[in-house]
Amino acid sequence: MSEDGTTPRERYRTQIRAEIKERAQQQIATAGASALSLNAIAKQMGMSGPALYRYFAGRDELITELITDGYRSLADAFDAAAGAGADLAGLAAALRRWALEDPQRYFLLYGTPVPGYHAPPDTTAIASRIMATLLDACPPPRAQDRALAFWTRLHGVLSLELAGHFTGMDLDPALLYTAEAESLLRL
Amino acid sequence: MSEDGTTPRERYRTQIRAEIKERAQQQIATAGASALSLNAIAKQMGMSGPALYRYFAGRDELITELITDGYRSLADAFDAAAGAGADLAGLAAALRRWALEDPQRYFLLYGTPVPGYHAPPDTTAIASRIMATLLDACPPPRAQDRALAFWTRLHGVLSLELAGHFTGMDLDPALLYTAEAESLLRL
DNA sequence: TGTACATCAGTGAACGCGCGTTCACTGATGTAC
DNA sequence: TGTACATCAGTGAACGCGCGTTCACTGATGTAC
Repeated sequence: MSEDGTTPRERYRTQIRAEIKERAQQQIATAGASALSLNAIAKQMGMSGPALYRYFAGRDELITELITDGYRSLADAFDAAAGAGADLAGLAAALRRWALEDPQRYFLLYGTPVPGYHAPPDTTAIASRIMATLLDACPPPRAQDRALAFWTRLHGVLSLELAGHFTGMDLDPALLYTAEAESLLRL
Repeated sequence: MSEDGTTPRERYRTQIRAEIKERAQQQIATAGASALSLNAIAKQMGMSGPALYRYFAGRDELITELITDGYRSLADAFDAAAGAGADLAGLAAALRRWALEDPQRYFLLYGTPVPGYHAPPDTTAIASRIMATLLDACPPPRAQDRALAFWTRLHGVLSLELAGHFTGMDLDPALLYTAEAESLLRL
């Protein structure tokens, strides 16, 4: 038992759990959420498939954790930007940076819902934390409308860009994105 | 050989092809594109799996046809609306109707890209046909910008709505949608 | 400090499943003389 | 009109694959006296 009250076994355990999630995350980043395979992760880590069941009850629990981790990561990015004094445009930039960092993670949260899977209620709590940060950055008049439009307009540009729907249209997604971010101020 | 130059065999063939696509479409509507299974379709139609290979070279070709059919369907809906004298708001309404008619079809075209699958070049031709209809309906000044914003803003609202991200937010997606459609005129 | 025991990470075999796809083959439908 | 042949839809068995998950078990690590 070390000073922070954790045993070596506990530390090992959380470390392995973290590595599993990392690999899962990487797998999603490469081939999308539906390609996530427990056996493949196990093989990458040099252990057998069933071993993962020491750490996660099953595939669904793993996905659930990745989703909540994703929301938390976005909320952190938002709070960091807001803490550094970012305005709406700053938050928009932070969102885009976060999304481009790992497009598949973005799709995991905001893309086509995984068939047969439904997000746990935890996520809504974090989602409203994000909303709160957003509302704080909105000028008071029509703050709600602005926050909502922030979400839908930027998601509109981002998701189309990440899905590759702008390729071959000779168009700068970054410019379009900032234009939409500015449109929020004129709302 | 009948009057239109088709043999009974040809007619039977196109009919079965159509039924396969119909079932596939229905399967996608129910469980998403990644759930599309040739064997399952064959079973539904009361025939064995390999029989489908008489009609499609494989799973990918079937998906490709569903995608191009989807684009064509949307383009038709747009043209019909425009032909009936619809303005931008009318086209927006047509888009929403078309999307709500079959959300998974919408996601098939504009959602998270199917992993490992890349759309054929045919689709870009139909996509630009859609764009042309849209441009025609846009007031001349800044028509390009409006058409683009039409696409991104409405997609933003629609995709979030269809993915269920508005549930529990006590918010009327239809109102938000029309508000965004009207925002295009002020652009 | 040493010994007995409990905890628990990881293994290997197995289950049952469904997938896409190939192949040789049957049998019905159409075609040509 | 009848016969020989070609076309082609559909079958059933098989291949190889990977999946999530369970189960009984081994062996190492930690705990208590």
